Amino acid sequence: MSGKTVLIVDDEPAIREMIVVALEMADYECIEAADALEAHALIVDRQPDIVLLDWMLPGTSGIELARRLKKEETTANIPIIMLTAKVEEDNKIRGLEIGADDYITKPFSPRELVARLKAVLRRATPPGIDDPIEVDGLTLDPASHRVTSNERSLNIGPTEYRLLQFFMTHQERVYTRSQLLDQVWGGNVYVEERTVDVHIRRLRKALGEHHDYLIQTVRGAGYRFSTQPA
Amino acid sequence: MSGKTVLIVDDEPAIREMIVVALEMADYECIEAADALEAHALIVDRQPDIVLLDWMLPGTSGIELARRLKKEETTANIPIIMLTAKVEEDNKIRGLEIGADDYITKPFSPRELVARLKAVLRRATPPGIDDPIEVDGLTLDPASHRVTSNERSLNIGPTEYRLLQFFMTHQERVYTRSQLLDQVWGGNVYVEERTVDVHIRRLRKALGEHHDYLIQTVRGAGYRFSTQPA
DNA sequence: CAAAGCTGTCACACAACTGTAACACTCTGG
DNA sequence: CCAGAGTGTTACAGTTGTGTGACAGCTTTG
Repeated sequence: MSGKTVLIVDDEPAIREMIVVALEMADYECIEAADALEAHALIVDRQPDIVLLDWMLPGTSGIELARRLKKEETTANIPIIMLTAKVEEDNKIRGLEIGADDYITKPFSPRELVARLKAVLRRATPPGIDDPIEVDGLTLDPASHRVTSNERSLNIGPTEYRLLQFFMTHQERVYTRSQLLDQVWGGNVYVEERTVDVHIRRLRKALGEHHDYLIQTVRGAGYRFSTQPA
Repeated sequence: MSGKTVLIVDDEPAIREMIVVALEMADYECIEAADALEAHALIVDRQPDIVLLDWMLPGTSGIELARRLKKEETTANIPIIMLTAKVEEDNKIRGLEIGADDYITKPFSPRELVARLKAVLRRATPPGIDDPIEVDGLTLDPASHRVTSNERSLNIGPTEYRLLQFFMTHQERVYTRSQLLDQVWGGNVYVEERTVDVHIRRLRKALGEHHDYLIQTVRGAGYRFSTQPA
């Protein structure tokens, strides 16, 4: 449930599968891409917490992709671990130069992979990810896992909490029901889209009339968290 | 609804049909042409988001058409994927040289086709497709799906939103009712042309007197979005 | 093991949006 | 100045999209 999303980019399905098994055991959620283009799409689309990126890729090489990711505003702070087949110090240098956060040489043990990954995730955790978020008297405090509306503590369920957290960290932007299912429920769950509506309803109710205006319906598109009244 | 329009140019109806089936499954809208002339007409008329272009065509060859498209201002940035029957590196080189964005050798699987197509469309997407557009105090922000007139958020319906978005990305140009139906409603819908008038009316109303001058009537031709008063 | 809490679905109520037709108005050319 | 065509405007009925409450299955809590 607390599983971060890991994107695995490698052109060999066997290697991907190996990694997936190792990571899922450690409670990470895995998504896969076979080439740089697919990877880029998934990154934009799913916003993984970290990317495992093979050095050699057909078409656009891994290092090229890494460079591009670090250049783009929206993807710049997604940590990257490079996977390289040979021990080449050069590669290491260049990889780290362009912004990769760590690199692992194949072959590696699952244990090692998980360890490195954890380390990078911990280190790379954006400062203040655990800081409370406050909007117009509504506070969500990840540390204490508590939501308050004008000092009054709210009774809020797990799903509503995650939903609210997602919204408060992604304000002023519309998300479709499908995107919300991906982001809040986790990618590979089969749940009716209308379920989102119900949890939105529950969240609004929990927020009370003081703050339910923050969750806005965008007809035909989805929902939006915004401080500006619709 | 989010389906991009794909123009398929191939002289063999069977192949076209195969592609159409594959793409429609993936929620693309397909239009077809059997030769270069027909293709050119459709491109000008319907402005597809991407063109699948057979290498060999009766009359003007595919490569010739591609070259022409890349030379013309209004069609230069429509991505092209070349379809070629044989694996000839030469063709690949020449194809990419003249501006094709990718090429696929027959036979290909529907999966591959869709994947490539997605990739090209993504790559070709102009940077900042999600950036807000602002004209004289009127702002349309795709990310938040919000339209503001001098800071004031407007209440606008889905169709009016799409209509406005189309206009703001295609300013200073007249569009007939028929073209607007194609572009905003989607090609294969049967709707009365007068319906456009009604939605124009609704859009103008929503914009209010500050900004309704932007939507201009061109008698006998259609409508135009222009910052210069009629 | 019972009680309480959560989740996902459903069915129905309600609101917004859509396309059309009908009528009013405006412009154009003769 | 008078058709007639082209466009503006309104009302309305059908359709679609959302809100809402209830409920049964499950999990957690005590």
